[in-house]
Amino acid sequence: METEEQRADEALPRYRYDARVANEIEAKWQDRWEVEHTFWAPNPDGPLSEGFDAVADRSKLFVLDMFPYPSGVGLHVGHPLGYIGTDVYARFQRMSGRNVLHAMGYDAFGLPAEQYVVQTGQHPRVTTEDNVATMRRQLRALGLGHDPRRSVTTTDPAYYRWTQWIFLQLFESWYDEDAQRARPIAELVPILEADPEVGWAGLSTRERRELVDENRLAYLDEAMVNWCPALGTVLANEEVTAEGRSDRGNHPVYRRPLEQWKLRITAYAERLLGDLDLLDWSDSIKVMQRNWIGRSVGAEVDFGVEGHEDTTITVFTTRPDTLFGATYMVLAPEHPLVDDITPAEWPGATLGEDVNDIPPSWRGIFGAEAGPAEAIRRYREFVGPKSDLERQAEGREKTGVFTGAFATNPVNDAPIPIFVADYVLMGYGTGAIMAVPAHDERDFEFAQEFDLPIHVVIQPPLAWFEAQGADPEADPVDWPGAFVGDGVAVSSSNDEVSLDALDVSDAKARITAWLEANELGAAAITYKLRDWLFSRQRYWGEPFPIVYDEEELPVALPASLLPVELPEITDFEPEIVADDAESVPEPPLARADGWVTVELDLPRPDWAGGGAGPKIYRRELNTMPQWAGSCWYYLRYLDPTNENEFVSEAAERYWMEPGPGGVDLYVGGVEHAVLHLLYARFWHKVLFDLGHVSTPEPFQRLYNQGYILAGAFVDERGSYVEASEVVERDGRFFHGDDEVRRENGKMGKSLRNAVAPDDIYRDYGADTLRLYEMFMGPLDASRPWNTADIVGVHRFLQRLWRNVIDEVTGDVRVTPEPCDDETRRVLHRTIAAVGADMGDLAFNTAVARLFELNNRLTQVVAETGAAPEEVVEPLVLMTAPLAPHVAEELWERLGHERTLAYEDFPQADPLWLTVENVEIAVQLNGKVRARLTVPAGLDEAATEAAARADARVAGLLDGLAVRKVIVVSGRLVNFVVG
RNA sequence: GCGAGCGUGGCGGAACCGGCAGACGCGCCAGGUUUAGGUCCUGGUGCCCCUCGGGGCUUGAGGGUUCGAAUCCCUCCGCUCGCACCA
Repeated sequence: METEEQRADEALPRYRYDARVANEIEAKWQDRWEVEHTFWAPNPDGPLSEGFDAVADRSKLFVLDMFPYPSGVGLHVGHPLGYIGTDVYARFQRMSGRNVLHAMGYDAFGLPAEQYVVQTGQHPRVTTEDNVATMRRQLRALGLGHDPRRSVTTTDPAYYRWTQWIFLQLFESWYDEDAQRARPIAELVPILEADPEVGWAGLSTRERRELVDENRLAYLDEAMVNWCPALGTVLANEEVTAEGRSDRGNHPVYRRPLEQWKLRITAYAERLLGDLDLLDWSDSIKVMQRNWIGRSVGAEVDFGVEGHEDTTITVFTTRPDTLFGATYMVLAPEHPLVDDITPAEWPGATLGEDVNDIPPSWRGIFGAEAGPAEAIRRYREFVGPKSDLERQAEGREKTGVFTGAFATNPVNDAPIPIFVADYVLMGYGTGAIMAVPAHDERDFEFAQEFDLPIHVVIQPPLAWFEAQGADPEADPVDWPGAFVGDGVAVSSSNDEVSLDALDVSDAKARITAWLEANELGAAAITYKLRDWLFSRQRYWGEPFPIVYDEEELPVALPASLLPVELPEITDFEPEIVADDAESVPEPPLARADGWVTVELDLPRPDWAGGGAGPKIYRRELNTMPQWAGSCWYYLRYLDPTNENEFVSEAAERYWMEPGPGGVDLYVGGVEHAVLHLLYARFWHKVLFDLGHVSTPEPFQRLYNQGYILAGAFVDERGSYVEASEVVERDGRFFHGDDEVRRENGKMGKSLRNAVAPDDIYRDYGADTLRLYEMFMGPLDASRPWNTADIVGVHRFLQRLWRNVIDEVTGDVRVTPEPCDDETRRVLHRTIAAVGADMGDLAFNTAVARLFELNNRLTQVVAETGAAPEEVVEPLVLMTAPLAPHVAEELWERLGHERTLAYEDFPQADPLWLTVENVEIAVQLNGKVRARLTVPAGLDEAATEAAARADARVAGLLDGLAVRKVIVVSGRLVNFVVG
């Protein structure tokens, strides 16, 4: 970069807008905005209400970014893309008369900080604070107009106190299915008391507590975790390799059941699905959420089990119309009824006297002469430790074992063999299916593998056989696959009901009605969505506000005891325990001496035995997942210093209403399309049901910004080389002497193609970086970074500056003289277009319009020697949201004392939006043959007449029969000739 | 495999509701300023023909609807993302 000496040597103009001038201006204005509280957004009352009177007549606008995890490695230019976008939008709206809230916080709990501790021994709080400070500095250099008073950090006890408080709201409520909303636990007890089936009066205190606990929105349940004894820690799915070993160290990982907190998000499945219709989100995100929730409509059907009169197995199916075609049943390996129904011996009577008459494959992949129980035990051992990842890696090869038991099909009393197989998942539906191999792809494959019968109950159309290349007369065993399409039911009748000749939807309705009438089943809806596993065996997360009493039942701490602060521990190293399948995971908090147990005098409701007096309690040792803090941070921005409430009602109503979603614009990456957005919506709905927030949804408009991509270079060994060291020669790329191959990928550390914002500030300034990122392409598209392109936007700022400031003297050179009419028209067209584009987040085209206006202004300056104020001032104001520092500087030099942040965004004068003449196209049969200029506003007849009157057009039409004329006023005339 | 989205000059991209394709920027070409290069300024620049008048072609490929298609419909090809035994 150039120095003062070079500048002097080369005699560059002293006052040219370059990196040095830009950096001076940027530092100056960032300081002034801070000192003058420029971006403080006033609340209607309370501690943050200073200045509200001045904006009381404005309507509010809440602009939100997905807040970052403050990692230690620093930003690259891809990170702030969305933040710049929201800042431009917020600044534009502020100039358009809105009271804009825009703030930034930090999502600072989580795994990386904890792993860093293990490497360095530094407390995660220290590294987290360092990282937050670094990130604040880097973001400040971008000139983002945030209200600094509202910045929250999820690891701050004053913040996570309220995360814990919200958890207590979940713990202290239940979901009323009839009312379809959450209600306080206190309202559940009278209902249980009044229900004769519950027999409340006869229950012990412990039984009552257990019954209530089962109904809470936050409840304890056994869940599978990835436990790695060698590392002494539980791992996330992403940390487990396809081979079922730890990513770090390659140690064995065991799937173990562990008592875990879960949140009852499934109760909200229907509302989370339905309320998507209220939101201005992209269809693709809505589709992803809908798929994740995974609603399926069908029926539950009860099957009897031969020899077990008291046992029924309930299956879920979306195809009850194929019930007559069920030829076997499958239970998930973990299904609780498997052990009950498994006989001691392989059945002889039904399939022959000899064990060997049972097909060997039915006895399991490891064989088991000893009997079905042993075969199932071996199969479970084979299936048990596998993670979901492994199951995927194995593909879809079907495995399973015959249980030796038979179910009875309720429609025809036919006995069908019951298998266990891992293609049936315990977590979905009832964990059991009726298998209809003729009409289900997976059942068909399994039936082929195990030689099970295939009964056709939906007649495939001939076209299907033709498309499949199959013989319509063939045995279905020889079909290439199952027929899953629509068709007419066949072979589906008993004495009471017949589905034959009905189409699929009529058959579903009829059989479901019959099942309901005979109490053999019922219509049912299931969801893929599971309850949210909310415990983590980690240190660096929010502690639960929960203790356990002598009965090992959970007791909520009262809100007055919040926050439950993370205890100091000295040793963050996970404890290595025996490297075997039996050892039990223990969270790091177990090592917090003096914290694990606590003496408290906790109140207790009468139904749970009344006041217990001072007692020793054991604390919950798990912590909350990283998602917890990010579920509600947007609400804390509204009232960040409130010590009595998580947010005051007045602040919440002011910024969130009218809804249905309160945040007017939420910008972030698609990677949070499902989990974060679903979890946050869920918490918001619980808070809504309990009356703590006033809108049913948190985020009205969601916008996903794209990624910044960049060239990445791979050497012949297949590893990435530092992209900044690669040079291009004749269209080939070299790293040193080695030729390397170019790829395009997301900018980041792993592809070694990160570009540091500091380098761009140094060479061009922050305004240039902002403008470039907004100009590269539409905000929602991913686009490749190209440092060479930056000069284009830098030149724009330089020309804008030069049009106002004399580069040699530094004097302002504007004139109060009016500009010419054509320039004025360009100005007003630009104002109209830029305003519309900014409202639509179409910043790339807004920038292009500003370029055009500035190019026009450059011409005017060249011709007249001075820039008309009439053009310069609106141009500076329109540039301000995009490049605020240089705009503020020019505004000040133009003689304005106050920041332009609250100046009115220019308004187009309709008078100057009209044009006198327009050029229209004249087409023959749709092809442009001539252009001509006509007065604007001509009607169709006059336009046609004008076209015909044109000598050139007349020549074209000469001797041709015009069959039809299409005229679009102000655009074109199309002669259809024969 | 299923679902969603996207294919426009050498490059990033623009084009409202079906109405002049290629705005704006980079790059490139020519000229000016400069001792030179760079910076900066001015002009040109989709491709192919051309007798310099103009003509032809062009939005992944092919087909269709229409007076008219980058835009709507169908088939195919390519790329990106999401889900992945969900009964």
